[in-house]
Amino acid sequence: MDEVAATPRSLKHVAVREYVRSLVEGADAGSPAPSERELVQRFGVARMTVRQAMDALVSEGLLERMPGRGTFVARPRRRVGRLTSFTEDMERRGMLAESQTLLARREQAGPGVAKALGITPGDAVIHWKRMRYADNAPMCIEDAYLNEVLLPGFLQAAMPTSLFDALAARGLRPTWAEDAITSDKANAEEANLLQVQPGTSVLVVARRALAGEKPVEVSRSVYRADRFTLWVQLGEES
Amino acid sequence: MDEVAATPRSLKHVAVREYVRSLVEGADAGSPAPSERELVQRFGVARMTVRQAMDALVSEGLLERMPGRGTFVARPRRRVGRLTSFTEDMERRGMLAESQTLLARREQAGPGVAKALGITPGDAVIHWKRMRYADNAPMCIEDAYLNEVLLPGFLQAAMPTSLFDALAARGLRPTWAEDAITSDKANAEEANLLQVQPGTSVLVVARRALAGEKPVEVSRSVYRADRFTLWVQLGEES
DNA sequence: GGTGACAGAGGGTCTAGACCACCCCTAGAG
DNA sequence: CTCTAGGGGTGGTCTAGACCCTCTGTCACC
Repeated sequence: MDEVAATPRSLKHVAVREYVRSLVEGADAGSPAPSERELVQRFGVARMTVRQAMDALVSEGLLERMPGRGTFVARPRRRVGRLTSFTEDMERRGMLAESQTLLARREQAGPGVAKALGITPGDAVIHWKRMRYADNAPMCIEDAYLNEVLLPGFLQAAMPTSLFDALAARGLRPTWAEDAITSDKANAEEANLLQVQPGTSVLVVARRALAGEKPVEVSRSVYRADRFTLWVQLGEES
Repeated sequence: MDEVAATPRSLKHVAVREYVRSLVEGADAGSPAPSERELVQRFGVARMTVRQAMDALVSEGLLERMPGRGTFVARPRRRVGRLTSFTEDMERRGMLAESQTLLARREQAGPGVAKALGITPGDAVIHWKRMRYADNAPMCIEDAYLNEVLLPGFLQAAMPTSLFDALAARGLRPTWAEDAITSDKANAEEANLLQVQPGTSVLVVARRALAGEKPVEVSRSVYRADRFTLWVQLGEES
């Protein structure tokens, strides 16, 4: 019945799950999925097996069960706190992100940076300071420290526009970030770089980014508050 | 006749699940949970039933299965973008939250508030403006608009310290919030209330909070940046 | 002392039924 | 015409087994 001979494992509940997923993908929210007993017929499996398949899709948030009525495509779940790079963030705002490197060199980690990166003070870090532009106007000063051990030869390679892309290419795209957000006045240097008056209010985001369990980046970004509003979505379940 | 007298709900898989949860709660990560067959013995149920119970805890992220070895308490999963109230937030920081109402009255919604609350301009809203203190010092000015339709008699009741508690009592605890975070300078009134110099940098959080699908609250909170840093955790799980 | 086979225990998959509660629609009663 | 009682379909719960693969510790053998 199934031409799947090359797969060492042909798990029935996986087959059912993926079949239903393919049906459901792209369907409007609220449209019905096949009933469990119908899938039992179609695949010739036990109902418990079908339920195992459907359970997976339900707990994935793709389907929604309604006792007595059926199983339906769930309303797409709202995404909580998506982690995005500056480039992606600007794209989402319909702006073109560009960068200019102000400083890029190997340094020894100070105590604060070392602690945040989970390394020993004095260990090598990459210090990368950039101006970030959106639609050709200054948006942000980003001062980042990267764990040198995880990124051999990083400074030799051509500096990419997107740090996240460069990390992703090494399998180190951050999957987790802790941001501390505060507000401050631009000092003389920041004001000059951001092309605002000294003393202007700026938004400061201190980030610690991890790829899996490994801290990769710690940074301090100073945003022009007149051009940038940080959007955050919060929820209360997994 | 269908009145099931003494058994409101005695679901076996729930019994097993809660039994295991109680065992596991407070246990160190990595410590073993009872084996499935042991639970089958203890509760005298089928193994599928035990698996249903364990599946729930696994997909909840509480347990972790390791084929051939057993089921173990999982490392607590990092929480992404938890939605908390001011009171809870201050508690987490080890500070005592207090409030002082500056204004509490019924108003007609303006266009911006109406749009955010999903109602018609001119509809009744509750306008509640409060000073928020942490450890007896000013922390924040919170200016909130609530959907009056959802909260009948809200102004008549004694104003609680925690808005979230009051909403929770009506089954309207926000489950979702969209925050727009920016930075500004305190104007004369804000500076006076927050007891800072006019022109000081403040952190401004504009929030739209929903309970399920219903927008309940829209607010603008002005925080003293010298006392308050906003913490946000971001992830990228699907 | 090292080592490999083996048994026991653990989770993973799957069956072929059963009965329940619930929802909705419809046909018959009024 | 309205209202209500069924009936059929749905998911929810549960059983009592079966066989599979993987892991780990033990114990006899070298």
